[in-house]
Amino acid sequence: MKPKLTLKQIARELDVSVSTVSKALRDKTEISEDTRQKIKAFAKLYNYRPNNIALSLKNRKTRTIGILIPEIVHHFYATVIAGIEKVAHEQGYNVIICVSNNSFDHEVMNLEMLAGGSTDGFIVAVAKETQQRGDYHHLKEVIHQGMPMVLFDRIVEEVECDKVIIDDEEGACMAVKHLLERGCRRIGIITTVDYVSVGKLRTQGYRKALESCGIPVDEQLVLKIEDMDRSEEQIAQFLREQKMDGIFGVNEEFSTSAIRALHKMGVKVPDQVRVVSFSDGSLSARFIPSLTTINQHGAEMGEKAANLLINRLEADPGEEEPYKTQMIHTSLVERESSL
Amino acid sequence: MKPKLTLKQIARELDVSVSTVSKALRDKTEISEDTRQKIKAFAKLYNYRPNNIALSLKNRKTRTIGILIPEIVHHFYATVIAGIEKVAHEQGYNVIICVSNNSFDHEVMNLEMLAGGSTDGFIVAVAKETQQRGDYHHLKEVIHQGMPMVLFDRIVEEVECDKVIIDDEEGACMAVKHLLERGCRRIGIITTVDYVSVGKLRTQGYRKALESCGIPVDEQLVLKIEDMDRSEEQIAQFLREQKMDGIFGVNEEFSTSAIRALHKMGVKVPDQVRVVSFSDGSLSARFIPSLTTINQHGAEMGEKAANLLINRLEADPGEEEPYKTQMIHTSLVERESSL
DNA sequence: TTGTAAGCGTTATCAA
DNA sequence: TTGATAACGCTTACAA
Repeated sequence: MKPKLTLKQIARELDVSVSTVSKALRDKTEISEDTRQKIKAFAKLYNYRPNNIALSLKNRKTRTIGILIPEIVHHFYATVIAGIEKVAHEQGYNVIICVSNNSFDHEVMNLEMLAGGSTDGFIVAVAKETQQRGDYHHLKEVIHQGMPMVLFDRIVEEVECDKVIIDDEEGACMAVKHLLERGCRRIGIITTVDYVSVGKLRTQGYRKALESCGIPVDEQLVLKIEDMDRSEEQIAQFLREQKMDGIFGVNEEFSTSAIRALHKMGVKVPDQVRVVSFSDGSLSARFIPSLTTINQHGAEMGEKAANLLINRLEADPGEEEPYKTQMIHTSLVERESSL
Repeated sequence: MKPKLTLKQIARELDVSVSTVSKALRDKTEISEDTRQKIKAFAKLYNYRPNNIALSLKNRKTRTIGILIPEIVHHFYATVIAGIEKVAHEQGYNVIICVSNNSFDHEVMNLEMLAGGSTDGFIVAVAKETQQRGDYHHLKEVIHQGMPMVLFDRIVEEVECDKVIIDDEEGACMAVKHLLERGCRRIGIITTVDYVSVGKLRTQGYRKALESCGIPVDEQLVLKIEDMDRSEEQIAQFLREQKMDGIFGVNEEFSTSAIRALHKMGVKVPDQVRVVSFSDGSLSARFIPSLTTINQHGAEMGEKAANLLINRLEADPGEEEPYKTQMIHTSLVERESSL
């Protein structure tokens, strides 16, 4: 590793003082045109780049936002990130991303690192394992230390900070109502266990939609997937055992697994069973049949989250507002699977 | 933003010197058991966290690896990242990820930021727009400044650094030979324009496989997609106009679009047309029919890249080895689409 | 117009 | 056993 060019070296080389170099490079008029040109030329020639680390230390600001997400293979998170980056770049912030891989330990590690000076604040979706454990001390600690945090998607009620969430219940409700309108009467749901907050809310929306239409919830039609690795077979079994004319999957994985299983059973989608899915991927439009989905507007979510965070970062001390939770509305995209 | 707890404040609070605090917290035996306990208790109570920025400045090392990728919605990149993280964490490095969104400007910006002190080195897959422009000055500059870089996947020949690439040609060759073995004789390829290096190599592999079996390449059967937004219709048209019994898609997107189009035309896969795809996603196993793919071993790629980088980072100055290019081999995963 | 010095948070060296 | 000081690279008040 070659040592990098510093102001000091430039100063020594050109026989001026460090501060002269600093000022010249920042176009201060107090430095004579002459020296300024000389210094800038030299810096350009040797490709001087100011050391952000030193700047951060000096300013006690990094102008960097840290994003911490559970998984990276997620179209939904990708769109959220795009939204965050858009706002961040507009406001002169950089963005770095860390991935917890849904592991509690990774999450803690990454948060520690980011909190250790790399970023001014966080935008976080907590890991599944963290939600399962219910151990949020790392989040609270970091906030307590004065680093602003915005939780999104996989949020935690008991952590006090700004939050942005999808209106999961509303979305699920919309999905199920759509199936009802299409004439489905025995509608099943394939969802996650309840400690995953979004799964829980989507299940609630499912119940609400049915109840609002006077249809009692048949618990036999509620499948909660515990173990993702065994989801395929669980779903297949569920479909074999229960007779349904509509299925609501809380994510694309579950929904496509269901269609696959139905396909194997010789059951036609949408002719015999209609399917609506919550969408977190680009798979929906591509699948055969293409999936009717509840669309999550990830970019909007990212933009809101970034704005919330930047507002905190730039708020004058003392005039902080109370924490907000913003809802992002979903929308129904009709495709082949529910025709 | 609350100011964070520093050594200085602890020192003032406990009426000792900064250096005593520093030493106590790092368990130096020169500090008496007594003071040490006192200081550590205080630090723990108020949740002291050393400022990494200051440490980085002091050590001129961040122990952080920067990854710069074109897109984040990519299963393949996700697996590479996982591989990098594995090795990095084992060696005590952190990882931060930046996304160029395939934009040249984003790539330059992100690289500048990372080069500005946030990381010790890079692992980069260049943006499509960058490959198109052929402008690599930002990469060269950063390397010239002494920051080690490893290019992977979307590499650039003319940039001198370590590289890790998939053996795309071999993989493509394997795919086409598989189709030939299954009896296909009119095999089409759906690929990218040639400035995308992987597309080019895969096209070469396609030609090589055919030629090695004495089958002349029919240029009518080579579809180069220019504009991703119009890929669907281009592919549909291609399939309507050309008669084929085998199709090789250089990515899942192309392959699934093809199957979709065939499905609409009433052509059965694999009965009438067999399909093999290069795989960069989790879609393959899930699709109906599931896709026979050339698997890319992203994790292995990530591990190799991380090892190359860390070797550079920890090499004693003067004893640097010449730059290496490592090949990652692919493997064929047979599924329904080529049965 | 240029330079000196202090400070950001930390650690290493040396002195007390 | 503890503390003062310098240094990492940079900016900025202030002095020259």
